Amino acid sequence: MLQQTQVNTVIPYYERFMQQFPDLRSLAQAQEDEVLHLWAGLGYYSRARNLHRAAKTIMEKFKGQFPDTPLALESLPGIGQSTAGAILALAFHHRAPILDGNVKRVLARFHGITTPVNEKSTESQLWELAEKHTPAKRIADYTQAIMDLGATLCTRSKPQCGRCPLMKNCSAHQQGIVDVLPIKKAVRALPVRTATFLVFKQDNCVLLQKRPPTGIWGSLWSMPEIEGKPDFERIRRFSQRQFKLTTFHHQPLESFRHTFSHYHLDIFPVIIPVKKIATKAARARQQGMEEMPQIWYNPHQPEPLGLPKPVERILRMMP
DNA sequence: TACGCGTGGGA
DNA sequence: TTCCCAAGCGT
Repeated sequence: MLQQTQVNTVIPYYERFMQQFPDLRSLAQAQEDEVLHLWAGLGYYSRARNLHRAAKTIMEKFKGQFPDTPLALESLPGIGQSTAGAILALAFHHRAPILDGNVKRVLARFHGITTPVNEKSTESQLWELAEKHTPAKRIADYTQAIMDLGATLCTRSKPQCGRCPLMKNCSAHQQGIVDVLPIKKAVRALPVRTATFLVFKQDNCVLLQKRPPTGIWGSLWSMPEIEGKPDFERIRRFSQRQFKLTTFHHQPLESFRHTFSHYHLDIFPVIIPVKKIATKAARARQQGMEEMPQIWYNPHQPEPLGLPKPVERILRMMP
């Protein structure tokens, strides 16, 4: 949960998750939809699918015994070198380095690294430095300490060098370049995409599709969508072709912007009243798309499924 | 190597 | 409003 996500954001999700899945066995036995339901809103949903798979793998391949070597840990989906290091150090008190965002910043400043930290060569250099600094004794304390140093004193903006125990030996501080480190390669502006979300409404129910396991909102449930702004003629043809639904009018809801890590999505929700439920859903004939499971979802009697934030938002916007 | 992958908070 | 980026990983 903490990968690329701040502690304060994670806490309520963590509490609910641990209440529902207090141990490996309960998580391994859960339905994926149930896991994604508890993850919904947190983002990066591959983490949830990977965690679920990892629990199953530990139960089956590792006979319920949590692995405690870098090789075994990194063989689990969703656990890379840094997460493996954190588990080894914090859970098992084994000597292992980590390199998360906080540690990168601390090391880049302490050693005065002026090359972009998001370049491969610099990253390799930082891993070497992390390895050198990692002590044999009190590894859990050290690991927590260097992360907390980055989170509390050696912050991105307004670092509190005067309170830092490493100030005297900090290269960036000595050179007066703390504020400009770490250097990052410029990222280009996010592209803007537009989509019409089709809210097929029947009584109190809305048609949702399970999305493919890869790509945005993988394995979560969402409305059918059409690229571009609402166009009633396109909506009519799409509804007929994909769902055998005949539509006569539609009611636009207020559009809004949702921003992903790599693009903006301007969403135009459109309510489309439907009289008859299509008993046999038409196959998704779109390119490369398998037949997608569909449900009529009643927001007033919600089921434990993973719904992306904008889908939740649209359901709340419904009259 | 570069990119895909969510969401929310702070500046 | 917009930008940055946060306990990274997989492909």
